Amino acid sequence: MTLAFQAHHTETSESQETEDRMSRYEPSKIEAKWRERWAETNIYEVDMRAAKRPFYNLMMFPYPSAEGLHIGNVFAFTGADIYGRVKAMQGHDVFEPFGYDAFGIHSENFALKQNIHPMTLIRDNVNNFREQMKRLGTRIAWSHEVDTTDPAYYRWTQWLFLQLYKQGLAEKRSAPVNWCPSCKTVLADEQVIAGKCERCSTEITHRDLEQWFLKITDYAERLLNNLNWIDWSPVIKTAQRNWIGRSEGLQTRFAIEGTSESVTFFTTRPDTIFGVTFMVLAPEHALVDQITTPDQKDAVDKYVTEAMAKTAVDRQQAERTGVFTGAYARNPLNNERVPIWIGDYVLATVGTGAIMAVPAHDTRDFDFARKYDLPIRVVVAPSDWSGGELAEAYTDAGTLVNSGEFDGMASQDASEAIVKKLESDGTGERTVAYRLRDWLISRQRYWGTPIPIIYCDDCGTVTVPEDQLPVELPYVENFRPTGTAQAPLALADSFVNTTCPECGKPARRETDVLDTFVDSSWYFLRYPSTEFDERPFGRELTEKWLPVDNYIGGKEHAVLHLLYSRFITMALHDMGHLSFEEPYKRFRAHGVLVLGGAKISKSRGNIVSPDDYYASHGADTLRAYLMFSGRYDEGGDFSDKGIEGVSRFLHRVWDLVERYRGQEGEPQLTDEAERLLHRTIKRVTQDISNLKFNTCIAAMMEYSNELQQREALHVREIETLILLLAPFTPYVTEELWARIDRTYSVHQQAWPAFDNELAKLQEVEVAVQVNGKTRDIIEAAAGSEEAAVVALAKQSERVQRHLGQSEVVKTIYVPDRLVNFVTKG
RNA sequence: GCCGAAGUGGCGAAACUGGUAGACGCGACGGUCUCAAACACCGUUGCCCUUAACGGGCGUGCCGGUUCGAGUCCGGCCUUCGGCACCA
Repeated sequence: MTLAFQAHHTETSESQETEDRMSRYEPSKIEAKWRERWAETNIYEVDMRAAKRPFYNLMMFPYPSAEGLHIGNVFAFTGADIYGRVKAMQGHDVFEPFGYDAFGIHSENFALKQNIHPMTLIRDNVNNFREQMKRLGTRIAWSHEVDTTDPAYYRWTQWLFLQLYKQGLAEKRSAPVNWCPSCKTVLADEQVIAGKCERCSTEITHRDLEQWFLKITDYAERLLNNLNWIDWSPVIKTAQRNWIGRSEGLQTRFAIEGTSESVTFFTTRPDTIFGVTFMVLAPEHALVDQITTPDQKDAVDKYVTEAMAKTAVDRQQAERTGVFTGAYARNPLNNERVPIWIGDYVLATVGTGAIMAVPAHDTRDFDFARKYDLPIRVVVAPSDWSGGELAEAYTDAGTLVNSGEFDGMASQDASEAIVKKLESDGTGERTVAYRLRDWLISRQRYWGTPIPIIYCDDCGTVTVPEDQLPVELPYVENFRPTGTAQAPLALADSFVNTTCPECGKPARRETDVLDTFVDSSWYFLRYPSTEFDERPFGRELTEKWLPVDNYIGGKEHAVLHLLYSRFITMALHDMGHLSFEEPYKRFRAHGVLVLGGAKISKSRGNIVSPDDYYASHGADTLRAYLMFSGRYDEGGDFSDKGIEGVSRFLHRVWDLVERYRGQEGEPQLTDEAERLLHRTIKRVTQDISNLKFNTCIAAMMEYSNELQQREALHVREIETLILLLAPFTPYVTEELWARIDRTYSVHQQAWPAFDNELAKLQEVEVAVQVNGKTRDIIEAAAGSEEAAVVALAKQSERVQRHLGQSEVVKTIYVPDRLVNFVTKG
């Protein structure tokens, strides 16, 4: 990365300019001044109660890392800020808050590495972030700042947990969970990426532990259905649909011979049920111990132990393996005996943790059958099937064979018929299965919100009474994770030992802390209500400001924060705390900035700080450059190669204003100039609403290029240019606004309006084609009659040369765009 | 493997519902200014052929199709990025 420091303002040029009574644009001389003025005059604060046209403009609050804001954050926040600034100029009372998602493994791991206590570390980081955000020139309402590690905030995170608990949506249960051996804590499924820890990329193992879960699966159907109407970027909706993973099928069971038990399983292919030649249970399946025959016990025990020790990645990549349990089940449809195996390709957490194996029609079962020499029976015939053995599993639909009364039916009809039969027998039922699983929220770490639960020998699990919140996170010297299922807080006796709120006897506190995503699942509800100490959010303010009008953030949270916060909002709605069930009216995903093709991160050593650019070019130039150099929703590879172009543009705008100030008298605004003015306003206004900031800036560049050609400038041209630019470059426009003696602040002015009629071109260029090839371009008045334009087109010498002697068989006319002569031959 | 997005000059990128491909900017080249340089400003800049001038051909990842006309629509590939991944 090379920074080009340019001397725009050398000693010589300065003195020359002074003679001309012209000044030079020097960002460093104006930015601090206006930042102070904005703070003194509170222009970005909102009267939350009196606001007439409330508009909640939200950006994703960041994790305040020690490295400070990087260029990717700046890119994201600038776009959101521009949007908020335009809305404000359009007459809305824009509320644009900011905060810090400062609990969590990331902060804690860093604190461990640096050997600084997170309480100290985070405070410093937050201060640094706040300063950098202020320098960026955002219109944040700083009086509503939120910090998830502040007891005044997490008190209400605990309150939220208690409400969920009372509602039966939070429960502690034993389950196989994802364990990160490096972070030494459990993780939610959403935090496991391809079998690895989201934070440190260590391969995940599984443990059976008593853990707290939030029952997000109760809301699976609603979370899915609401996606049909919320106004969100399609990418995110798709990601959520896939994650929820709804599938319809049949749940049924095969009785186990010689016991009263049966194996329950789910299948999306009831049409293949006659092809079952064995069954497979997950090694962790509850029935394994019960049904294993004595002669198979050693083999089974050994296999189970080995499977449990493997990482998720190993279990996925390894060859299919399994062991026979010695037990048999009976297929009720054909009364066949089928052997029951265990195998680690069947996952305990998917469906019922057991499958009917149909090797002929499932690739995984096919491989398994081949390996252990189990029978493969075709029951769904491919269209070209001659009755022989299959070389590989046939997984598509077909015609049923070897399936008794269902022979000859098509797959879909057969599925339907088989489900009906099992339903009427009472041995099966239609079921909807989801891929989504409950949200695991316990963490065996220190740096998080304590779970407000107390265990009493007599009273059992007891909630901390709401008036005793918050359960404060104690300062402990040794906050290192223990590596066992115990959290560091378990070692802090003064924290653990308490009394039971119900019976008063000695009791123990829960020592796990909450997943950070619980903290962030409701922060947008807190922002408008930061003034309240006695409740998480006020009803009136919440009704007035929520749901969020515009939320801009990264796609990386598609199935984490964005799914969790929808769930929490729905649950609070159902408990009567909120009148709405979707938190964000509109969500737009911005792109990700990368550097040299790699994601920006400290570990890659490719952090680019905005500070260097603040110093070399000013915050305005950085903002405008980031917005100009590509699409906001796509992001891309960051390079500062073109920053000089944007810098030049801002200098030109400055010089234009200076020229205007120095000019004598004022010219008439010609009709043509008037039209260009309206056209520019229209382009910028429309592109902003679609977050196409790059083309906005291009339009303003074109406009200023045009103004530069003028002998003299009209006041409306100068004013409009400053106003249009104001959301993008707030400092320099404030300065220029003052320089033309307008009232403070430019950011409180009305957004320029355009007249659609005036924005239209009067003269248009019409392409004249012969057989689809453009041969000439002619000028015509906009809205001309077809006959007139065609006549004009025919007169063109170039067109005539191409027409030659050929006969025109067809003439296409597209008003104001083109004429196409189609000739014969 | 499945789902999603995208492939356009030397580079970042534009292009409304199928209608002048390359706006805007970077870089490069030429010029003005300067003792000189930097800055600034003016001009040229998709590729190829050709001309004194005019002109002509090709061109939006590849192959094909629809259409008077395709960057845009359809079919089939290739590549890149993102997401999910033994989901039964």
